Amino acid sequence: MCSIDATDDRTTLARIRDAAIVRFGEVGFSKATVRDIAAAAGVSAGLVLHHFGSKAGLRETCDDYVVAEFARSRVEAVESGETDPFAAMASVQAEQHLMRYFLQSLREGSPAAGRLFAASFEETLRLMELSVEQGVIRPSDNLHDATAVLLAWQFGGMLLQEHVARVMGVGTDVAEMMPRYACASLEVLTHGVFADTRYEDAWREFAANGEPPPTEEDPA
Amino acid sequence: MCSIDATDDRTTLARIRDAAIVRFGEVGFSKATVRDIAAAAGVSAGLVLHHFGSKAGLRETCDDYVVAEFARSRVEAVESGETDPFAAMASVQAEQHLMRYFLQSLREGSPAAGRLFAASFEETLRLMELSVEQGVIRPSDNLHDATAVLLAWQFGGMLLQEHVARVMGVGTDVAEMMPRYACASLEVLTHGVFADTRYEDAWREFAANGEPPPTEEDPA
DNA sequence: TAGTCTACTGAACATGTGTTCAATCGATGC
DNA sequence: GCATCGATTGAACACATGTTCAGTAGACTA
Repeated sequence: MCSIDATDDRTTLARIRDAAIVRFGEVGFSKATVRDIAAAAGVSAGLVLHHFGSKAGLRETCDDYVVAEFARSRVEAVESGETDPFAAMASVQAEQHLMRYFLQSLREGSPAAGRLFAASFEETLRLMELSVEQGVIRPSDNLHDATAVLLAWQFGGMLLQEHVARVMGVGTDVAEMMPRYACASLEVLTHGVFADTRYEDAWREFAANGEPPPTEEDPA
Repeated sequence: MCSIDATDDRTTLARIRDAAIVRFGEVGFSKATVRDIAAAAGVSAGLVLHHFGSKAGLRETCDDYVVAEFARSRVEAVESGETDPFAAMASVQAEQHLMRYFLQSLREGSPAAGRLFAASFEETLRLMELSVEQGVIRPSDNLHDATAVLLAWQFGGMLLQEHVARVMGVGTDVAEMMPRYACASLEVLTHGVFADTRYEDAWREFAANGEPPPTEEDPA
């Protein structure tokens, strides 16, 4: 029931916080109980409240910590160059519980989710601008909004991982899922899905004239 | 507190079910209370349980109903031709609470979400195949997976609507949000985001050789 | 050594919520 | 008119869970 041992040199506070991050990430804030978290940290429920004031206070601490950890790991990645995809994958693996926490926050709509999404957006936007300069990404006069949409698709895809796996007929683990998902999204992101620009043109005309396009604009 | 009036000719059972669908869609299954739903339907909590056995039973009924309603409205749309975008928009508006219910199910991971996602996938896949035949969608040897990914992006984008709106600097209502979102996604879905096929090529090589691509495969 | 302070516990408390149940009401059939 | 049966209610129950609190132990200080 309790996941600590004698070699755990984290402070009690840190143990509680880490256990909470794991638990919140697994079942979400509302379904995680203070008693569960306390047991996982090897302490009593009273102590959790003693240190963090309330369950909400505990969440705030976790939020701040996760936001800071994400920021830290990105700074590290940038500083170290991080061109090795295996190293990148390993670090993602190490941050798995942080990502789970983030995805749960996104589901439940906590304030931290907004902060993390916004931070992620700023970072991605810079990366996109850089990639445009390097000729990797198509130039666009609408890069800002495109980045927002792509980011939402990326995280949205993660949120719906289970459903995508099911209709694809594979398991939900990354090893099985990733190749199929990556392949399909690469194709879409490289060539688009529309055979020509008719929908885009119709949209442009609509935006200019205030006349609605003659057909639905997104059959996907 | 109670949203019924003398002109409401729905049966009590239907009123409870409809109130539950609205409430589940607003706050999710776990946060919606039987007492709330009962009050909204203008009955006592006891009656809800009398008719549906349990809160879980109520959800099952709602699930079945929503699945059937979505199916019905689509059959109707197909049968009636439904080429008028205004009519389509109006019907979507009328189904707003059903869509909210679906999105909440997606968030909370209810069985109905899986059913609806799968049904939606089958339908979209047929539509995609048709669109390829008509020359609207690019042909692909991977249409099945691409459809799954696009569907996840579409629903995922809806789930994260609030966050997208915030980083775009607009309100979350469709009127403000839709033009920006549609414009950006149309551009991506028409032209892709990558300037060339280097990532796709790298991926192909990886898939063939088992050698990982030299850089990260998705800067978005 | 005495005092104080902090970490920590376990029990108790308060509340929200799903569920049960006896009682009532109203319609329907005999 | 009477009986029966389903719809309906309101109160009570059971349980989970956040929170409080008195009390204990150990460490640190004067």
